[in-house]
Amino acid sequence: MDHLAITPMRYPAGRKQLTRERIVRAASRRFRSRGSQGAAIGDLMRDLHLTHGGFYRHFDSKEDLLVEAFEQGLGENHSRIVSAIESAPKGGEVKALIDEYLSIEHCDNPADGCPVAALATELARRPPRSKARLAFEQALRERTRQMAKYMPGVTQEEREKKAKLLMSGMSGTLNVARVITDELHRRRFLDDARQFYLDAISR
Amino acid sequence: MDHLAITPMRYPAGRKQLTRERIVRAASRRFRSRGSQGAAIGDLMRDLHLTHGGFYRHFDSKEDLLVEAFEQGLGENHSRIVSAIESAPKGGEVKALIDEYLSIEHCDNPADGCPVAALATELARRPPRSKARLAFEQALRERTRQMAKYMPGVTQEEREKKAKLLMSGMSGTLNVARVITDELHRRRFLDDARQFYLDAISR
DNA sequence: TGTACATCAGTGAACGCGCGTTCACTGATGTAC
DNA sequence: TGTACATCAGTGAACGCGCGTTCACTGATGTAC
Repeated sequence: MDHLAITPMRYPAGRKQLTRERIVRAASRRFRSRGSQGAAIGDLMRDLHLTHGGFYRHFDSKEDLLVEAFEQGLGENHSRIVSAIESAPKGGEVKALIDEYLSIEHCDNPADGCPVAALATELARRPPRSKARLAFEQALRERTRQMAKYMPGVTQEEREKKAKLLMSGMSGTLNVARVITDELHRRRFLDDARQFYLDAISR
Repeated sequence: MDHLAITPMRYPAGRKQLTRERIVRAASRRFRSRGSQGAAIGDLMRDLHLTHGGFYRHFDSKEDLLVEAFEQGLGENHSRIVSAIESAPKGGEVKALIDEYLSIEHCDNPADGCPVAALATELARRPPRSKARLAFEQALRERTRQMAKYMPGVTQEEREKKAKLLMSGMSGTLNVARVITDELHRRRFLDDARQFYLDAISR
């Protein structure tokens, strides 16, 4: 038996994979802007001009989708932060990170913003050994490690500690900023916050 | 017509009021530990040995309950913080506030913890002019004003700014701490966070 | 090159369940006389 | 003090809707020959 043929390609190679990725990207946006309860499978698939039944050719459950969407969003968010950092002048990396994270654009567009800010509260409520919870803890560790390299500090441990504190603190500030209806107030609050975290981290 | 008699007291005075308060308190705990979607009217009333139908003698909708429960929780939380501050040695007020907010007890008991940490993300998603959203913004302003008096700073504006930044940042840190399953890691993270915010605010 | 067959991504009706809300009813209590 | 009546907090069946999931089916495509 030729085990290369156990998965025949009746349809164009990668077509299924593409659909799957479209679902994940759309879901990621919906989960971030509306919460893990706020994204209905039917609406999601309709956005992609598909019907709800087909969803289960790609995922076993909505929970599985949430996990992948969370990770996809985190990756996307990470890329944006890294590219902001990398176009910063030498020595201004931390400032660039903070300015990006606490920008009015990030604040006003949760759909393509940080999934930690958008979903941490809900994910923390899931049972400790659930897929979503495990994936979240794993993702946090990764993000901490990735961000650590831009942090000041002598030891890796110290830099990771700062990364975790900075990211978690900013996520709370971002969430509170998002409830401020008045745009001017929101901007002012974010301005203050950027200064606050920059001072706190580089002290 | 005697307008003092338009509300006859067939039942013992205040009995209805007591039931209402019991509902609000129970709801407040449930909303904080399970989110605004996670508290079903039926479950809530059953906990109080009542049936779901009676709920509507007290509230027009679940949204109204959420608003009151949020405010009740904020008041309760505020009292706890104030009493922690007031039993602190002179000059140690900010430290007492931070130690209380970022305590392992607060972290591990969201049900009677800070409603901002528990509900900010969800409330930020509500429409700008909805009852819940307006109540939340109002509550935040109040909390900021109340906390400002313990903050360092020359002007009231500066103290309020610090209060807002401190509370919002700590709420994010608390949420992230709540996803850390391992208790030792969680404690260490909170230890670091208390130091971080104390330094940041009293600098 | 052409034809029969197999696969499987996608379809859409249907199911089941949770849950917010409504509503006719009950029964404990207060008031009028 | 006793009796008829009115009120209304609380009851529990029922309704309607949203939504996750299942399932028999379709039809486009690739493979075998």
